[in-house]
Amino acid sequence: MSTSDDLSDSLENYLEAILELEETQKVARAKEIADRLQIQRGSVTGGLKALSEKGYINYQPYSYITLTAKGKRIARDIAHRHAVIKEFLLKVLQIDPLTAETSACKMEHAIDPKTIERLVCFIEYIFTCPRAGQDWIQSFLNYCAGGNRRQANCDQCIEALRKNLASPE
Amino acid sequence: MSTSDDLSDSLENYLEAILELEETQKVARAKEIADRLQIQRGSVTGGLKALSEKGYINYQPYSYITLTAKGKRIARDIAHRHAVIKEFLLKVLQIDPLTAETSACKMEHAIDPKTIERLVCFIEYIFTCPRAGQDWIQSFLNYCAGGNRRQANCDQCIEALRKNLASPE
DNA sequence: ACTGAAAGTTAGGTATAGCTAACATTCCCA
DNA sequence: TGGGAATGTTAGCTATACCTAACTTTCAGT
Repeated sequence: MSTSDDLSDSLENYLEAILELEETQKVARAKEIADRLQIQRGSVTGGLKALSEKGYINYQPYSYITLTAKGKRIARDIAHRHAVIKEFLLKVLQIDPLTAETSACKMEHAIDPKTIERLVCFIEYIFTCPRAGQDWIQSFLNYCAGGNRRQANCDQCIEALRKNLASPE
Repeated sequence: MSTSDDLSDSLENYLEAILELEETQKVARAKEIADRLQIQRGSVTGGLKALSEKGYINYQPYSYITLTAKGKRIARDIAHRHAVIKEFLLKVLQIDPLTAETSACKMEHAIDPKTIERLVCFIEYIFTCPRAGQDWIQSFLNYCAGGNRRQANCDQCIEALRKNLASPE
């Protein structure tokens, strides 16, 4: 489901921008799309025409822009991909926010639907299963940073886990 | 380090292909690059000229192609990105091999160096830390599939973990 | 209601990256 | 050793996606 194809990375970015503008200002205007995508006003018109022809947006020259039902469905899917990737990078891999945002912007166009849904599930699993969780991620960071195996005392770690599960603080 | 930029996704694909051909046949030929990238012979020449001008390959018309030192460094980096992403998709997220390969091919151009190295570390951590590991991934799959929480008995799971760590089978 | 600034469009240009078809080169082997 | 098949190159075309500069439309404030 979703991911209608016939959309380039560039056009996906337009849809994503338009969705955000719709949500914050009711409606999208070419100028704001240009600002958000960091391209020139003149470049936007072409993109809008393409999206309009493909049925993703309602577009009349000189007027505001809104997403069609189809456009909204796809735009939400793209935003979802973006959010999931960013969450994984931030909360699991503990990548810094700026890099996470930049990477998410690029990876959202490359990842396939199956993988996104699996990733959603994986993040949920990590923060649900007591064998993983926040403290486990913290240990991961130590593991990364040190190259060392700081928490090399696995028995101790698991004993603590057992106790904590019996009587959580 | 690495990731010299001034390389489009397309040119990165050429480098990756040339590296593989060098490794399997000593040297790369335009025809085989075309086959591997699934483009026409005529399209390859342009790509080779671009790579040559940028100093990534040794290229003389009508002759074979090899990577320069710079080209080899970048090509190896791309191959590394590909391999790491594929391994994560396959071994951690348990994505099917075909999707994993296709996704890795696209994501390798979108992911940044920090994230790749963090991912390497994460995979290693998962298969090193006894709180994660193969059985934990298996439980993840159940968690995904069921939507249910099959292994809801966390006490039991952690008890088993403790025992197994004391005396591994 | 007019007007000027802001916003939008158009036209023409660049660069990338592919295509096909015609032409050139290489090289194998008869 | 000469000719043809395979390989490589060129030229000209397409499409995307951006740019700038000139032009048009809109609209808010006087």
